[in-house]
Amino acid sequence: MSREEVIAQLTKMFRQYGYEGTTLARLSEATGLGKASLYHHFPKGKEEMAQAVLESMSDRVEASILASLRGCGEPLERIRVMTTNVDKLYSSGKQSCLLAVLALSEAKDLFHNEIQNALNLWINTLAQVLVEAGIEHSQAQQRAEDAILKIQGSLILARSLDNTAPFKRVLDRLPEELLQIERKQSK
Amino acid sequence: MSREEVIAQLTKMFRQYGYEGTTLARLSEATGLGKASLYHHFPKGKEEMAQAVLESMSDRVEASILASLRGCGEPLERIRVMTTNVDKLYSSGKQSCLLAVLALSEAKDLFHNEIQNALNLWINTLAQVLVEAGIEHSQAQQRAEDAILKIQGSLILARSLDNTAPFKRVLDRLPEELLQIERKQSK
DNA sequence: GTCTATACACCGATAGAC
DNA sequence: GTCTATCGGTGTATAGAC
Repeated sequence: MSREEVIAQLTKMFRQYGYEGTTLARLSEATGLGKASLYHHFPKGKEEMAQAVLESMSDRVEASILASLRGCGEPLERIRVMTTNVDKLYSSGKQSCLLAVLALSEAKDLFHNEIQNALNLWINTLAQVLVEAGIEHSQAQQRAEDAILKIQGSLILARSLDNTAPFKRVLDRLPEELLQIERKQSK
Repeated sequence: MSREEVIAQLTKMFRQYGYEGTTLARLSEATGLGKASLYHHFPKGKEEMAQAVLESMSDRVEASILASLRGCGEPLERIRVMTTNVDKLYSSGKQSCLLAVLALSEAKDLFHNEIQNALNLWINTLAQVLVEAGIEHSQAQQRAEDAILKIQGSLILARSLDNTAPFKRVLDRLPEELLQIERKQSK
């Protein structure tokens, strides 16, 4: 099993069980490697495994979400590609967000910088697309925050209510919602 | 220290550290009671403590949020009272939602029914207000889900980014947003 | 009702053979 | 690079004195 496949299994466990709930016994079982073998690949132990998982997730987000946002097509089309890839990243709402799981865990502080950077990068990259689409800067920033916040909230609902409908609805509406023309007192 | 004060301390710990991250040693320190004393009050241990915290939280939500939604004033006013009390419940975004924390933990299944019931009750009660305000039923249900989802997502952002601005903004806009007249292709 | 002391399982982590 | 065996520490939970 390659390092990437190992990390994929570790990722599944951390997303499902959280940081504290993911024991080395579980990681060992999921990967088919003994605990000592895991330590061969990640000498600093569980924390290093979670960091590797975070880094791998950042790479996937970069490749599947940020890259498309920074593309050269129409803003609406770029955002649609993003929502498609967001749907894949979270298995249509059936898998939790690793960042949220870690942010709500006791070990939050261990990963705080990585979580903060990842979310800010996503928000800022999305806001930039909105600016290119003619939306005023601070308005673009707020809308980008709103988008990420809705995705996060809908994932919480999906997990809590066993219902992915709100997640799918949020993603479905997101492209048009983000680009709609500003209306006075529109809300 | 009364039972209510004990539960208030337990609540703080579970919200801050999650279920697995909240150890009996921590609960002992926070309450000033020895571990064995905690077992006197909660014979089934940590799980019973978390259930008691959940129940106490349900009572607070019932009294401060649901009761006002079921009140007899104008819908807009009732929703404003709700957002005011939501702001208090989450200390203006500085404290996480207990339901979300538990939902993302390994012990999710232990509390799944309680979490599901609490969220559904909140959503349905809010949707009922919107129906009374003249909004069509399924539209009201969706908007109520959207409201809860935005609150949850903004709390994730608050915790992850150390920034409560999105939370405050979400709450601020919520009353008008929930009651705005339906517009074709408004989004 | 609160305490000290302790049982016992499991945690993360390591040693050392192969 | 993987394993078995095991370490020290800590987790939840209990016994029993006061």
